[in-house]
Amino acid sequence: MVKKENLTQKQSNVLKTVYEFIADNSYSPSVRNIAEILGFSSPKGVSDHLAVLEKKGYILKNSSARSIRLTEKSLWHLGVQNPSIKNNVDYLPLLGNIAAGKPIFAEENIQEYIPISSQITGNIKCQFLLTVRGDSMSGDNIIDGDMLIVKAQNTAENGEIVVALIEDDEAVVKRYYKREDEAVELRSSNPLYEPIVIKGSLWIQGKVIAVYRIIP
Amino acid sequence: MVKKENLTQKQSNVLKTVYEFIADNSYSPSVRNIAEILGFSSPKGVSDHLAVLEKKGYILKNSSARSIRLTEKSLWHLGVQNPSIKNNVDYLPLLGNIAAGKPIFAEENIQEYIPISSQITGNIKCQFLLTVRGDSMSGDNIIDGDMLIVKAQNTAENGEIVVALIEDDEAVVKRYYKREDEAVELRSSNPLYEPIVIKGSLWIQGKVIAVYRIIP
DNA sequence: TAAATAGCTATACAAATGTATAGTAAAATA
DNA sequence: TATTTTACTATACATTTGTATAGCTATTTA
Repeated sequence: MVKKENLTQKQSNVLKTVYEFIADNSYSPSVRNIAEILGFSSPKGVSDHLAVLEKKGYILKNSSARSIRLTEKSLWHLGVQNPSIKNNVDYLPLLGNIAAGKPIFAEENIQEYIPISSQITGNIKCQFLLTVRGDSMSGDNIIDGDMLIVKAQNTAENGEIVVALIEDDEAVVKRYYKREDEAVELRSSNPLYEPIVIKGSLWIQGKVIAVYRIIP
Repeated sequence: MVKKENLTQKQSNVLKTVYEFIADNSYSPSVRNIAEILGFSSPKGVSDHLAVLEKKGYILKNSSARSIRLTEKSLWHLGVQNPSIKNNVDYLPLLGNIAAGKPIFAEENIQEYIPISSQITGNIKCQFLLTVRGDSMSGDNIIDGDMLIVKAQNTAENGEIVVALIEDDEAVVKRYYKREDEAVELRSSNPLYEPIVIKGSLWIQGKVIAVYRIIP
């Protein structure tokens, strides 16, 4: 699930107002435009909000007038496309070290947003990118440094390649098999690695749908 | 033919400056921004030009600051795309069976155009897509069905993975090595395949820069 | 040839604009 | 519980900004 808690409801409202103004007018609102729309009687309230939004990485501003630009992060937050871009790409967050306990989409996990052709994503939301560490899936020709496109979901079918969190460990990429005794086996495709058998807590984060690799 | 006679050269320059500023900054230039770029010492010169451009239907303005919008007419005049549509994809042709003799980009070779993020292509033109057939490059974890992003070029450095045409055969994907006797070795990365040694005609078509695979 | 238009410079100014100061109140956090 | 953060109001102010006034020259049009 996409975490929106990084912004308060009010901050999110201001961001949404900026988005809608740009979508309608193709240029940025002034501080006082936003204040009027939201019913503020002072420009300072908006100015403060914008400063917070900039600090949190949701907008970019120049010192000049009407120069607010939305970042990919803000578009992700609002769940919309760039108002001025007829989108044939979706921006997927590249997640860093996913560790148990933290929400998977926590801000500190998001390294950057990378545009992926919507022909690949199918415009399905809740997908993310993950960089492979190690060679445990080399039997599936997935190697260290590969980027995975993962569809976020918390269930899996037998044999699917999934991203999962186990106990206090970081995220692992493995093939999922549910045994008859209800335990789950996470199998590496590199025979040098033993299957991981989990009887307790296992959090499936998503299913790998594509692999992308830049040849060095 | 696009009629440009409706604008003078100077007016066209101003329009182009507006276009480029918006393309670079995602917000409109101020009158003084344009004046500085064009080397005017007074804002009035630009202001007059913008008034003419608006009267002639090339731009739209609001009374507020930085609210210039380009019309379709101006985009057509400049021969460009909407500047707010940052081209974040390139459409690369997916080539079918590349055979010797035919031009590689011949229309009958192009199966479809697939949008690839410009973050991957780097906006470098002359790239194409190729679907891998066979397992001869499995040592590089490139397997049957993988899609390759190939940069079209007709030279290669030792060790690079290239797409090449040999004699009357179809295109092959191999690692390129030039020997001291000037012969060229095309090596598979699957040890089951012998290197191909070429002393005669070899047409290098491009260099593989990325791999993309959809997990079945 | 005269008048109009194009293409500027130089200066001025009012309105638009972002932000600062100062303060209040509620909610969240430590 | 004390402190910080959030979320504003009200006013003020320095810049930014678009445009106006006045004037100039070169080119085009009638």
